[in-house]
Amino acid sequence: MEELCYGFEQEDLASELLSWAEEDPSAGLDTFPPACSPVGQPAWPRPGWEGGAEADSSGRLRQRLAANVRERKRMVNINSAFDQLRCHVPTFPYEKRLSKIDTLRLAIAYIALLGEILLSGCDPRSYVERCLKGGLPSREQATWNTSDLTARLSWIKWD
DNA sequence: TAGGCCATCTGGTCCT
DNA sequence: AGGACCAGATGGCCTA
Repeated sequence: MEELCYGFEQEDLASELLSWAEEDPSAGLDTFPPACSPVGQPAWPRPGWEGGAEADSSGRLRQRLAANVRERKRMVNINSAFDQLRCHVPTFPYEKRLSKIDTLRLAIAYIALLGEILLSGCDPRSYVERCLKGGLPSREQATWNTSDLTARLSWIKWD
């Protein structure tokens, strides 16, 4: 989505943002960041932000911009971890990308199932199949027994 | 159009 | 002091 707006590395982004703010303060900060603003308008500074030119001269602007870059980079790392996690939970073949909250909930349920399989010592495939058919007494109480997970498990090709 | 999801900005808090 | 982390606010995009 918005990440497509940034075609350069984060480190480059940091220096780009900072240099932009330094290069042409007369251009007004209302148009910041230039061109690639994913939100569209925030503009800089945001409404309610106290500072402006005085903040710039005192270094607050520079620190704020750097903090914004760090925060974006941190969120990129978090989203990367979510992408990795999505690769390890069962999904429907036609399913669009899971949301973050759905990914977390599905992962919790899936981990619970895997743990149960380990404790049972049974063959994973037959264990799941029996569960889905209601053949195991614990099925109704199982912590992984969510409609989200069981529906996806029924789609898995075990061969 | 409303609601869900998301990226970003921002200020506060805690840690090194 | 500066960075990491967090939560609230805001606005854009998409779908039912």
